Amino acid sequence: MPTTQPTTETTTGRDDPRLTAVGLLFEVANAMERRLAPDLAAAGLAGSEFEVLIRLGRTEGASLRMADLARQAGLSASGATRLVDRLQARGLVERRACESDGRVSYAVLTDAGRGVVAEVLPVHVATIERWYTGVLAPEQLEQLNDALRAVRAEVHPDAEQGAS
Amino acid sequence: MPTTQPTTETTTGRDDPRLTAVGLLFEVANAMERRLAPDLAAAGLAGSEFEVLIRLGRTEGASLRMADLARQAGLSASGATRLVDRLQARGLVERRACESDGRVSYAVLTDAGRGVVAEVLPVHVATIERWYTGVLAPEQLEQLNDALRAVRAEVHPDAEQGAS
DNA sequence: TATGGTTGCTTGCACATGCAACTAGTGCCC
DNA sequence: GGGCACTAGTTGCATGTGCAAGCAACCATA
Repeated sequence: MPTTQPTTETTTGRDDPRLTAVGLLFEVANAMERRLAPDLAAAGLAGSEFEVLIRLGRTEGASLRMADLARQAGLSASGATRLVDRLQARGLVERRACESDGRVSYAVLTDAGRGVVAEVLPVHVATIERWYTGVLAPEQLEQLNDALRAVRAEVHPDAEQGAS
Repeated sequence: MPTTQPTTETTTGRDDPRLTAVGLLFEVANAMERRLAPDLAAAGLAGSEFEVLIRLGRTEGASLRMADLARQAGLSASGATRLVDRLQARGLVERRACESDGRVSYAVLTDAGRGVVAEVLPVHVATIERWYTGVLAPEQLEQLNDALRAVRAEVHPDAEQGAS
């Protein structure tokens, strides 16, 4: 079971360790998504919808410009529009116009939205603990987070900007 | 910038470190997918399609049962059916009936499919190196892989089984 | 050999999402 | 002030995917 060095190949082979590294990343991310989905589905939420609610809840004023929300959630602008449409139709978020700029509109978390998040969050976190953070020793988890943060800084630098 | 300990909250707050940990995982995975997509799109391949081709190429006989392929790729059975349909329509894979069991059919990589993979692989690996493996020190990458493997063993244990 | 349960794969349908095109608002520069 | 490039957000369209249902093949049991 090779971990880093290419076995015998000199050219990029099908078992290139870099290939398996990203494959591992994707497998874990996809599997985690599947493990977490049922909890959210119980509240009628898709993963991306829950993520948006969480991000709004973390924000000063519980509101975010559509564009910032899209970038943070890794969605396209149209995806954000439709997603907020759905949440708005269920009364979990509202749209508020920006006073200083007629183009922008804010998505703002409603009390109902906050309630749903509060309801789902405990079991959600427990599931994370069960399948992800709880699987690793604390120092190993810290190493994992550090490594992922380092990658994110390169690959997705605009992750947290946009709080306005 | 807290890393692990909850700031002041005792109950599961919106900034729970476990929440941010999975968030980090998803952010990196999504961002990597976006970085890798253009290379594959140049060959007319979606990420999932490329993954299937790679997995077939890694397999003895370059063939996999539909069900195993679905499980390995993290797809539903119907998703695998349609994906193989697309690849078959382009001549990159073929379907072969199983002799001993009339229900199962194998997806088998064609020479054309092998050619496409060989064509895309070098630039694909280079992009991985650029945005993922190359960002980290070798020992840090090893720690990352170890941690992800440990998580995968829990969360997606049937990742590699089904070679026959 | 006939029957009921199970498995492997495929289709009907619903749906979330991205891309491209469009509209409306902003700011710049002449 | 008038036009012009740019930005923010929304829609038409295409597409990939999952769920549920369907169908065919297999197997166990009598």
